Amino acid sequence: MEAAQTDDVLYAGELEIRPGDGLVLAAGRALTLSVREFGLLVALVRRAGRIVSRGELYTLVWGSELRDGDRSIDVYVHKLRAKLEAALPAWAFIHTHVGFGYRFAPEPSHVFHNSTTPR
Amino acid sequence: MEAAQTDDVLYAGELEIRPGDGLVLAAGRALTLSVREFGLLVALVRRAGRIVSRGELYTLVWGSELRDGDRSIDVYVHKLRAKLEAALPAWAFIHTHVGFGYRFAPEPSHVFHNSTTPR
DNA sequence: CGCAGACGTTCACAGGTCCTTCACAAGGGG
DNA sequence: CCCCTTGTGAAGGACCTGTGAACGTCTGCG
Repeated sequence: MEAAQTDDVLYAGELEIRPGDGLVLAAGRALTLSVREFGLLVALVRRAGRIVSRGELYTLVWGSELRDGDRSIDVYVHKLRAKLEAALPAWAFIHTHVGFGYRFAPEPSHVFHNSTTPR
Repeated sequence: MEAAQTDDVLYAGELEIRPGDGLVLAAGRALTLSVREFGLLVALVRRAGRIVSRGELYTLVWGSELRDGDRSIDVYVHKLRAKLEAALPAWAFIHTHVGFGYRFAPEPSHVFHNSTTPR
Protein backbone atom coordinates (compact mmCIF):
# COMPACT_ATOMS: atom_id res chain seq x y z
CA MET A 1 0.00 0.00 0.00
CA GLU A 2 1.06 3.52 -0.68
CA ALA A 3 0.24 5.07 2.68
CA ALA A 4 2.05 2.40 4.66
CA GLN A 5 5.14 4.29 5.70
CA THR A 6 3.88 7.26 7.62
CA ASP A 7 7.00 8.43 9.35
CA ASP A 8 9.49 8.93 6.57
CA VAL A 9 10.36 12.20 4.93
CA LEU A 10 11.13 12.49 1.23
CA TYR A 11 13.48 15.05 -0.26
CA ALA A 12 13.79 16.07 -3.89
CA GLY A 13 15.78 19.15 -4.66
CA GLU A 14 14.11 22.03 -2.85
CA LEU A 15 11.13 19.86 -2.00
CA GLU A 16 10.48 18.23 1.33
CA ILE A 17 7.56 15.83 1.58
CA ARG A 18 6.05 14.31 4.69
CA PRO A 19 3.66 11.61 3.54
CA GLY A 20 2.42 11.05 7.07
CA ASP A 21 1.45 14.67 7.54
CA GLY A 22 0.17 15.33 4.05
CA LEU A 23 2.63 18.16 3.95
CA VAL A 24 4.87 19.48 1.21
CA LEU A 25 7.44 22.21 1.70
CA ALA A 26 8.95 24.00 -1.28
CA ALA A 27 12.05 25.87 -0.26
CA GLY A 28 10.63 25.86 3.25
CA ARG A 29 7.21 27.24 2.30
CA ALA A 30 4.17 24.96 2.58
CA LEU A 31 2.25 24.05 -0.54
CA THR A 32 -1.51 23.58 -0.63
CA LEU A 33 -2.28 20.36 -2.43
CA SER A 34 -5.49 18.41 -2.72
CA VAL A 35 -5.64 14.75 -1.75
CA ARG A 36 -5.19 13.56 -5.33
CA GLU A 37 -2.38 15.98 -6.05
CA PHE A 38 -0.57 14.94 -2.93
CA GLY A 39 -1.00 11.24 -3.59
CA LEU A 40 0.26 11.64 -7.11
CA LEU A 41 3.30 13.56 -5.96
CA VAL A 42 4.18 10.98 -3.33
CA ALA A 43 3.78 8.13 -5.79
CA LEU A 44 6.06 9.85 -8.26
CA VAL A 45 8.69 10.83 -5.73
CA ARG A 46 8.82 7.33 -4.27
CA ARG A 47 9.75 6.18 -7.78
CA ALA A 48 11.96 9.14 -8.61
CA GLY A 49 14.24 8.64 -11.60
CA ARG A 50 12.11 5.86 -13.06
CA ILE A 51 9.38 6.10 -15.63
CA VAL A 52 5.99 5.30 -14.14
CA SER A 53 3.12 4.37 -16.41
CA ARG A 54 -0.29 6.00 -16.16
CA GLY A 55 -1.79 2.67 -15.23
CA GLU A 56 0.57 2.18 -12.33
CA LEU A 57 0.07 5.72 -11.09
CA TYR A 58 -3.67 5.34 -11.22
CA THR A 59 -3.59 2.10 -9.28
CA LEU A 60 -1.31 3.61 -6.67
CA VAL A 61 -3.23 6.83 -6.14
CA TRP A 62 -6.82 6.10 -7.13
CA GLY A 63 -6.78 2.51 -5.97
CA SER A 64 -8.42 0.96 -9.00
CA GLU A 65 -7.66 0.13 -12.61
CA LEU A 66 -7.23 2.93 -15.09
CA ARG A 67 -10.16 2.79 -17.47
CA ASP A 68 -9.57 3.28 -21.14
CA GLY A 69 -9.96 6.92 -22.07
CA ASP A 70 -9.65 8.23 -18.52
CA ARG A 71 -7.61 11.45 -18.54
CA SER A 72 -7.54 12.04 -14.79
CA ILE A 73 -3.81 11.37 -14.59
CA ASP A 74 -3.05 13.95 -17.25
CA VAL A 75 -5.22 16.53 -15.58
CA TYR A 76 -3.62 16.03 -12.19
CA VAL A 77 -0.11 15.99 -13.55
CA HIS A 78 -0.99 19.34 -15.04
CA LYS A 79 -2.29 20.69 -11.72
CA LEU A 80 0.73 19.39 -9.86
CA ARG A 81 3.13 20.91 -12.36
CA ALA A 82 1.37 24.24 -12.06
CA LYS A 83 1.75 24.35 -8.30
CA LEU A 84 5.32 23.12 -8.32
CA GLU A 85 6.29 25.63 -10.95
CA ALA A 86 4.57 28.43 -9.08
CA ALA A 87 6.63 27.55 -6.04
CA LEU A 88 9.93 26.72 -7.76
CA PRO A 89 9.99 28.23 -11.26
CA ALA A 90 13.63 27.31 -11.82
CA TRP A 91 13.01 23.59 -11.62
CA ALA A 92 11.13 21.03 -13.64
CA PHE A 93 10.12 17.95 -11.70
CA ILE A 94 7.71 15.89 -13.77
CA HIS A 95 8.91 14.81 -17.20
CA THR A 96 6.75 13.24 -19.88
CA HIS A 97 7.94 10.16 -21.76
CA VAL A 98 5.50 9.83 -24.61
CA GLY A 99 4.09 6.35 -24.81
CA PHE A 100 5.64 5.31 -21.49
CA GLY A 101 4.48 7.57 -18.69
CA TYR A 102 5.95 10.19 -16.37
CA ARG A 103 9.31 10.44 -14.65
CA PHE A 104 10.00 12.47 -11.53
CA ALA A 105 13.39 14.14 -11.28
CA PRO A 106 14.43 17.64 -10.27
CA GLU A 107 16.09 19.21 -13.29
CA PRO A 108 16.77 22.85 -14.02
CA SER A 109 14.01 24.28 -16.17
CA HIS A 110 14.93 25.81 -19.47
CA VAL A 111 13.87 29.27 -18.40
CA PHE A 112 15.88 32.24 -19.53
CA HIS A 113 16.74 34.60 -16.71
CA ASN A 114 15.83 37.99 -18.19
CA SER A 115 18.90 40.21 -17.60
CA THR A 116 21.33 39.81 -20.50
CA THR A 117 19.18 38.66 -23.37
CA PRO A 118 21.50 37.01 -25.84
CA ARG A 119 21.07 37.86 -29.50
CA MET B 1 9.00 -11.88 -26.49
CA GLU B 2 11.28 -8.95 -26.20
CA ALA B 3 9.78 -7.35 -23.12
CA ALA B 4 9.83 -10.52 -21.11
CA GLN B 5 12.64 -9.78 -18.70
CA THR B 6 11.53 -6.67 -16.89
CA ASP B 7 13.99 -6.46 -14.06
CA ASP B 8 17.35 -6.63 -15.75
CA VAL B 9 19.56 -3.69 -16.54
CA LEU B 10 21.78 -3.52 -19.61
CA TYR B 11 25.05 -1.66 -19.74
CA ALA B 12 27.00 -0.59 -22.80
CA GLY B 13 29.79 1.86 -22.30
CA GLU B 14 28.28 5.00 -20.82
CA LEU B 15 24.79 3.69 -21.50
CA GLU B 16 22.50 2.20 -18.93
CA ILE B 17 19.27 0.68 -20.18
CA ARG B 18 16.30 -0.46 -18.11
CA PRO B 19 14.02 -2.40 -20.42
CA GLY B 20 11.33 -2.68 -17.78
CA ASP B 21 11.13 1.05 -17.17
CA GLY B 22 11.51 2.22 -20.75
CA LEU B 23 14.43 4.26 -19.53
CA VAL B 24 17.87 4.94 -20.96
CA LEU B 25 20.60 6.82 -19.14
CA ALA B 26 23.56 8.27 -21.02
CA ALA B 27 26.32 9.16 -18.62
CA GLY B 28 23.64 9.32 -15.96
CA ARG B 29 21.30 11.65 -17.83
CA ALA B 30 17.94 10.35 -19.06
CA LEU B 31 17.38 10.15 -22.80
CA THR B 32 14.02 10.79 -24.41
CA LEU B 33 13.32 7.95 -26.81
CA SER B 34 10.12 7.01 -28.58
CA VAL B 35 8.68 3.53 -28.22
CA ARG B 36 10.20 2.36 -31.49
CA GLU B 37 13.57 3.91 -30.79
CA PHE B 38 13.66 2.31 -27.41
CA GLY B 39 12.63 -1.09 -28.70
CA LEU B 40 15.24 -0.97 -31.40
CA LEU B 41 17.97 -0.01 -28.96
CA VAL B 42 17.05 -2.81 -26.59
CA ALA B 43 16.98 -5.34 -29.41
CA LEU B 44 20.41 -4.27 -30.59
CA VAL B 45 21.98 -4.15 -27.16
CA ARG B 46 20.66 -7.59 -26.27
CA ARG B 47 22.59 -8.83 -29.30
CA ALA B 48 25.59 -6.57 -28.81
CA GLY B 49 28.66 -7.54 -30.81
CA ARG B 50 26.68 -9.56 -33.31
CA ILE B 51 25.33 -8.49 -36.65
CA VAL B 52 21.55 -8.38 -36.67
CA SER B 53 19.66 -8.40 -39.93
CA ARG B 54 16.94 -5.89 -40.70
CA GLY B 55 14.41 -8.67 -40.89
CA GLU B 56 15.25 -9.91 -37.42
CA LEU B 57 15.20 -6.42 -35.96
CA TYR B 58 11.85 -5.71 -37.54
CA THR B 59 10.34 -8.89 -36.19
CA LEU B 60 11.69 -8.18 -32.71
CA VAL B 61 10.58 -4.58 -32.49
CA TRP B 62 7.63 -4.22 -34.85
CA GLY B 63 6.28 -7.67 -34.24
CA SER B 64 5.65 -8.60 -37.85
CA GLU B 65 7.54 -9.49 -41.00
CA LEU B 66 9.59 -6.86 -42.73
CA ARG B 67 7.91 -6.10 -46.03
CA ASP B 68 10.00 -5.67 -49.11
CA GLY B 69 10.91 -2.05 -49.61
CA ASP B 70 10.14 -0.99 -46.05
CA ARG B 71 12.76 1.50 -44.87
CA SER B 72 11.52 1.92 -41.31
CA ILE B 73 14.56 0.22 -39.84
CA ASP B 74 16.95 2.52 -41.64
CA VAL B 75 15.01 5.57 -40.56
CA TYR B 76 14.94 4.52 -36.93
CA VAL B 77 18.58 3.53 -36.86
CA HIS B 78 19.24 7.04 -38.05
CA LYS B 79 17.10 8.59 -35.34
CA LEU B 80 18.69 6.46 -32.67
CA ARG B 81 22.17 7.31 -33.84
CA ALA B 82 21.30 10.99 -33.74
CA LYS B 83 20.13 10.86 -30.14
CA LEU B 84 23.00 8.70 -28.99
CA GLU B 85 25.52 10.95 -30.65
CA ALA B 86 23.90 14.03 -29.18
CA ALA B 87 24.28 12.49 -25.74
CA LEU B 88 27.67 10.84 -26.17
CA PRO B 89 29.52 12.41 -29.12
CA ALA B 90 32.72 10.54 -28.39
CA TRP B 91 31.19 7.14 -29.02
CA ALA B 92 29.73 5.30 -31.96
CA PHE B 93 27.33 2.52 -31.04
CA ILE B 94 25.54 1.30 -34.14
CA HIS B 95 27.68 0.06 -37.00
CA THR B 96 26.47 -0.74 -40.50
CA HIS B 97 27.44 -3.98 -42.21
CA VAL B 98 26.36 -3.50 -45.78
CA GLY B 99 24.27 -6.34 -47.03
CA PHE B 100 24.03 -7.96 -43.60
CA GLY B 101 22.53 -5.60 -41.06
CA TYR B 102 23.60 -3.62 -38.02
CA ARG B 103 25.94 -4.38 -35.15
CA PHE B 104 25.83 -2.73 -31.75
CA ALA B 105 29.13 -2.06 -30.01
CA PRO B 106 30.47 0.98 -28.15
CA GLU B 107 33.53 2.16 -30.04
CA PRO B 108 35.30 5.50 -29.88
CA SER B 109 34.05 7.75 -32.65
CA HIS B 110 36.50 9.32 -35.02
CA VAL B 111 35.82 12.78 -33.73
CA PHE B 112 38.59 15.32 -33.60
CA HIS B 113 39.08 16.78 -30.19
CA ASN B 114 38.81 20.55 -29.66
CA SER B 115 39.39 23.48 -32.00
CA THR B 116 42.84 22.89 -33.49
CA THR B 117 41.97 20.88 -36.55
CA PRO B 118 44.82 18.52 -37.27
CA ARG B 119 46.70 18.32 -40.56
C1' DC C 1 -32.54 25.20 3.92
C1' DG C 2 -29.69 27.89 0.64
C1' DC C 3 -25.22 29.21 -0.74
C1' DA C 4 -20.25 29.49 -1.63
C1' DG C 5 -15.93 27.26 -2.18
C1' DA C 6 -12.99 23.26 -2.87
C1' DC C 7 -12.62 18.98 -5.44
C1' DG C 8 -12.72 15.41 -8.69
C1' DT C 9 -14.28 14.01 -13.19
C1' DT C 10 -15.23 14.63 -17.89
C1' DC C 11 -15.18 17.35 -22.30
C1' DA C 12 -13.47 19.66 -26.20
C1' DC C 13 -10.06 21.76 -28.50
C1' DA C 14 -5.11 22.94 -29.11
C1' DG C 15 -0.49 21.55 -29.55
C1' DG C 16 3.09 18.06 -29.98
C1' DT C 17 5.18 13.87 -30.98
C1' DC C 18 5.44 9.61 -33.49
C1' DC C 19 5.47 6.48 -37.38
C1' DT C 20 5.39 5.66 -42.15
C1' DT C 21 6.42 6.75 -46.72
C1' DC C 22 8.81 9.51 -50.36
C1' DA C 23 12.41 11.45 -52.86
C1' DC C 24 16.92 12.27 -53.45
C1' DA C 25 21.90 12.09 -51.95
C1' DA C 26 25.82 9.29 -50.81
C1' DG C 27 28.36 4.92 -50.50
C1' DG C 28 30.25 0.54 -52.02
C1' DG C 29 31.16 -3.09 -55.22
C1' DG C 30 31.59 -5.22 -59.34
C1' DC D 1 30.37 3.77 -64.86
C1' DC D 2 26.17 1.22 -63.34
C1' DC D 3 23.42 -0.81 -59.88
C1' DC D 4 22.10 -1.91 -55.36
C1' DT D 5 22.29 -0.52 -50.50
C1' DT D 6 22.13 2.84 -46.94
C1' DG D 7 21.83 7.83 -45.17
C1' DT D 8 18.95 11.81 -44.61
C1' DG D 9 15.42 15.36 -44.63
C1' DA D 10 10.72 16.32 -45.25
C1' DA D 11 5.49 15.57 -45.64
C1' DG D 12 1.20 13.81 -43.90
C1' DG D 13 -1.89 11.63 -41.06
C1' DA D 14 -2.54 9.04 -36.71
C1' DC D 15 -2.05 9.16 -32.09
C1' DC D 16 -0.81 11.17 -27.47
C1' DT D 17 -0.59 14.88 -24.14
C1' DG D 18 -1.55 19.76 -22.48
C1' DT D 19 -4.94 22.86 -21.01
C1' DG D 20 -9.05 25.56 -19.84
C1' DA D 21 -13.60 25.07 -18.58
C1' DA D 22 -18.11 22.96 -17.58
C1' DC D 23 -20.57 19.96 -14.23
C1' DG D 24 -22.03 17.55 -10.28
C1' DT D 25 -20.88 16.43 -5.44
C1' DC D 26 -19.81 17.39 -0.93
C1' DT D 27 -19.03 20.23 3.10
C1' DG D 28 -19.09 24.05 6.24
C1' DC D 29 -21.70 27.95 7.47
C1' DG D 30 -25.02 31.62 7.90
